[in-house]
Amino acid sequence: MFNSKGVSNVSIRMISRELGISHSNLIYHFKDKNTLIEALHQQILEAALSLNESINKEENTLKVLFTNIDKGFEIIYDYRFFMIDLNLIMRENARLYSKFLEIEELRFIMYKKKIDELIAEKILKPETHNNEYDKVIKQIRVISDYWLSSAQIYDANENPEQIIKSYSSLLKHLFFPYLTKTGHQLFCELTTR
Amino acid sequence: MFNSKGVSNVSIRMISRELGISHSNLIYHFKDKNTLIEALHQQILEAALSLNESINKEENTLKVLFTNIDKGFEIIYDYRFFMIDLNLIMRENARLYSKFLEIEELRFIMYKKKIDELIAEKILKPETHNNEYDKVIKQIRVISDYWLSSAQIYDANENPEQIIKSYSSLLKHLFFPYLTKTGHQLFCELTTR
DNA sequence: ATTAATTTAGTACATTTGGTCTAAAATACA
DNA sequence: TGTATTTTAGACCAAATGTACTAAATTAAT
Repeated sequence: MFNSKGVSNVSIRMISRELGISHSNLIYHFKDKNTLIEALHQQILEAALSLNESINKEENTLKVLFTNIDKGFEIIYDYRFFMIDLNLIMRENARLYSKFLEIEELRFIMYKKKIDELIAEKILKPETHNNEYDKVIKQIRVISDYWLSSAQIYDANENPEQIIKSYSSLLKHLFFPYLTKTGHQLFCELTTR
Repeated sequence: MFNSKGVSNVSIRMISRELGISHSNLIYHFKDKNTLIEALHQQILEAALSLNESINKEENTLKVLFTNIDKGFEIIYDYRFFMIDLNLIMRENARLYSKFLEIEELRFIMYKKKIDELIAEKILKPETHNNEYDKVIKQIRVISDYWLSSAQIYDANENPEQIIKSYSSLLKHLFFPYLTKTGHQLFCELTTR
């Protein structure tokens, strides 16, 4: 219901009606919409965690990064309301907000580390300007946070698989112009298959 | 009120209270929140139009493009609710939705033309892959549509000028790795000043 | 100055919502 | 089996919202 109607258009009472239970019952388990959303967020985190464990870290750095992106996109798609109504949710749930910021910080550090690795492996070009890649990471952040919003507006008629594929491709292509020759070749191998 | 509280948290009655008029009076002029938002959108369009007229087209292509971005960001900042609640608004206003899609199409064409010009002027590198720049334009679209949402979450404590500057810089840097040597030099001249 | 049109305010109503309280039903447990 | 705990439902309430209708006030026009 959150995914299709948007968080602001779904009330506790509507959810309980859909579930066929009384609204008091739903409130008994989740005292309001915010705690319900927190529980759903916990589900997202757990899915992301088990994803992280399942990834084979023996593969090359770029491949690990890209499968991480692909799988991450798949997971969040099922909870797309969370990203589409992100600002609404963050505005009205301080606890979730600070938790989200913490996770974002980790994500930033992870990308920074990965990029350093990729530079060391001569897959990415070294920085020519100061903090050049920091900008790239911020670009990544905006697209990671809002690709689902963008898809809702511009790709309403596409199917989920296509949407996920096209936007994860969009994200990966942020690296594209920074690739070395060998990086370029690897990129092509990873993305055409 | 839309900017600070979010569209969904502001009612016709709250607006009329703030204005010191009766809610029936407000409804007399704008029959509901949607038509009110449409009117505000019209204001945005008019501001954008007069911006377009004011820009000196004698300057070089990149400079025209970049001042366009800067000024555009400044304009939309005043109506940031529109971008932050974009999906909510589009979901609930079919007319505005189709109008928005039309404008987006124009924006896409404009960028395509500009990029072709910049390639011809040897400021941007020619495409090495098929539709490579189409991806860039889509990246531009996501950031253009959602930089204000991102800023609301990650830069809540920054002042407007800094926010506008940092995110317009983020957008411009999408072009950065595609610049030729001369393009690079021009870019630096335009962005450091 | 009188009339017509526009603008404004007030009231009333049905609906929805979040919340609280109480009691019944179901379940677990000893 | 009897008791305690957990779960569920129902009723109730105050607040807010959109909407519709009526009448007064203001403005414009002849």
